[in-house]
Amino acid sequence: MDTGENKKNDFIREIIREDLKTEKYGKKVHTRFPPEPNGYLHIGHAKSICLNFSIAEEFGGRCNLRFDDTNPEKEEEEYVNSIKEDIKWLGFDWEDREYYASDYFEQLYDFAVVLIKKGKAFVCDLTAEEISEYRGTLTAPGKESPYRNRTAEENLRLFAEMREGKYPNGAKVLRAKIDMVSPNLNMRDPVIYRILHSSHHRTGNKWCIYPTYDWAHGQSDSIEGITHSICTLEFEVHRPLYDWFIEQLGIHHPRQIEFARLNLTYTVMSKRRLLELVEEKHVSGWDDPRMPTISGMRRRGYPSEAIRNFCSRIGVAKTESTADMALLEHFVRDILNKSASRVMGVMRPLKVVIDNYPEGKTEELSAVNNPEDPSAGTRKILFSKVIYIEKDDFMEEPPKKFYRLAPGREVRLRYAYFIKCISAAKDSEGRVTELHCTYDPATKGGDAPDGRKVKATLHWVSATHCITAEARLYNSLFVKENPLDIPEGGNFKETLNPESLETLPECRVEPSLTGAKSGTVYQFERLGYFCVDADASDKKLVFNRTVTLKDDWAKIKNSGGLK
RNA sequence: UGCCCGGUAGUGUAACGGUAACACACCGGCCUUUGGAGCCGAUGUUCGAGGUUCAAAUCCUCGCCGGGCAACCA
Repeated sequence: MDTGENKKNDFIREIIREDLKTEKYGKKVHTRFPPEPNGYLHIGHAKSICLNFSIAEEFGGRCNLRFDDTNPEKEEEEYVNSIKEDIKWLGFDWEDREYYASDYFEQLYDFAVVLIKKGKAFVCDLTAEEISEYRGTLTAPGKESPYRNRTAEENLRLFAEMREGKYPNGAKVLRAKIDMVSPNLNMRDPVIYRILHSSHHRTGNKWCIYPTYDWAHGQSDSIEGITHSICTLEFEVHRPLYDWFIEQLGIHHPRQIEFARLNLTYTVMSKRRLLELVEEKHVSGWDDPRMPTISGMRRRGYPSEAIRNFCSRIGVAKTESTADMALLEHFVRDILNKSASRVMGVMRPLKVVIDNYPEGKTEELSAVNNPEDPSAGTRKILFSKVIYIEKDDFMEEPPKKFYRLAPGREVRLRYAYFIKCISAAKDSEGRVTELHCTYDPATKGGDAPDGRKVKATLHWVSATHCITAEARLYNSLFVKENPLDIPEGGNFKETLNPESLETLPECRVEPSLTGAKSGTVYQFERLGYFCVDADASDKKLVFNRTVTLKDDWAKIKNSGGLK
């Protein structure tokens, strides 16, 4: 990769270019993506993944995957597997650089010993509550722990005993000795080791003391030779602490750069809240297609390329911001429009009998698979006397801008014929149950030789040939643009959208979909993109609506712009 | 009441002392065998007040507004 001609010009790349110019780290760029394996990755992580891997690629460097697994109580192997799968699916490759903070536990321990020997760390017997009290507040200075001046020898002995398991959880901690009156609370003698008699997903029971994130993170970056440690804004106030550790230890000093995390309209983006939705069964799991997780989006049918394009387009800055879900959907449509095969399927079937069409006759018609991609070819579709059309495509008393079928009106059936509506049969409650139409044999294929026009083209399926499928229509998970914008004492779950999932079990789709493979995305013409769900079987097809097509009629209808 | 970081169309980003721009959204039109796609066009932007300068979104000062920081979480 050419390091001199990157078109992207955000503040992070600018800093890196400057460092390259001054050869702060020689000619090297090395980044990393450091997730904690305590939940599934979401679109916010995708932003960070794209950033770190793309930057490495653009500057001819490398990007590591490192699991920040310093808290055995929250971390699980299930999560590391899902994280790896998601990154791969997104299209990035860490090659053989799969690391774990837990790989460095021994080194981190030795670093702590160095600090103790320098008189820069001490074992403290204060309880968690006491430490908190001693820390002071945002406006009041802290005060020093009574254990702060233990000798290095005593600290060394105590720390070793902590490791040996001589003390119960919470009895002692190791703290850095910095400055209890610092205006930056992170510098007020932070805890760097705690006792946790807890089994770790990788080190098992080898350890009963674990480094805190603050102690592990910067040094892990240093050990890996990371040049640019890109992280989110909330770690900005930790930077002086990381710098202090690195300087005390005299080891390689990566440059930390903070950027604003991604927020998206109509969803939440914290692992804690997403976990809550999963555990309380508001969604079917981490990969529920309504979730902003990578696995949810994958299951929903979002192409990874769309996510990458989205992450690229939103850019990176230090301003807290909320990206528009509509932008993400734009990129999803953009990719799918070019790649998805078109098929016909009816969500809410309305039976139509073509009175003047011969009983028992079946015709083969030719349909284009993808007008955006001629190489996708054509396929045969079947037409017969009884068909289904979309309920929404007929109105007995059409308003002014409704172009579709209505009594006496003629429309085109895509790739088939013009049909004209003669009558509508109704049930006892006045609901339309069946339409009777006539067709014009001269319009076969969809063109009228006499040049007459119709205002609408409808999708349809042949009643005798179609197959039944289930469709799951998704709407936003929350009704509020910002689900967290709630009155005092409220809970974000109160803004959950009761209509986020609508299941339609009786859809009729064209027979070419028989045996459609899980994960494949189709465009159901005029409706949207639909992805075959993992729940689909040979017996039953299940589709997730990935995203609707843009729909001018829906806009007119919803804005009340009728008549 | 402390410290740190931010504030550019509705949203997200660009402009690096020299004509405020791009994408999405929105609105209008063209085209159309998907009310899709595509094409064309319109509206609309520098938080405020001072200062420096021939010239400020950009530099300085003071406000205002928003966010973060007081886990043995990350």
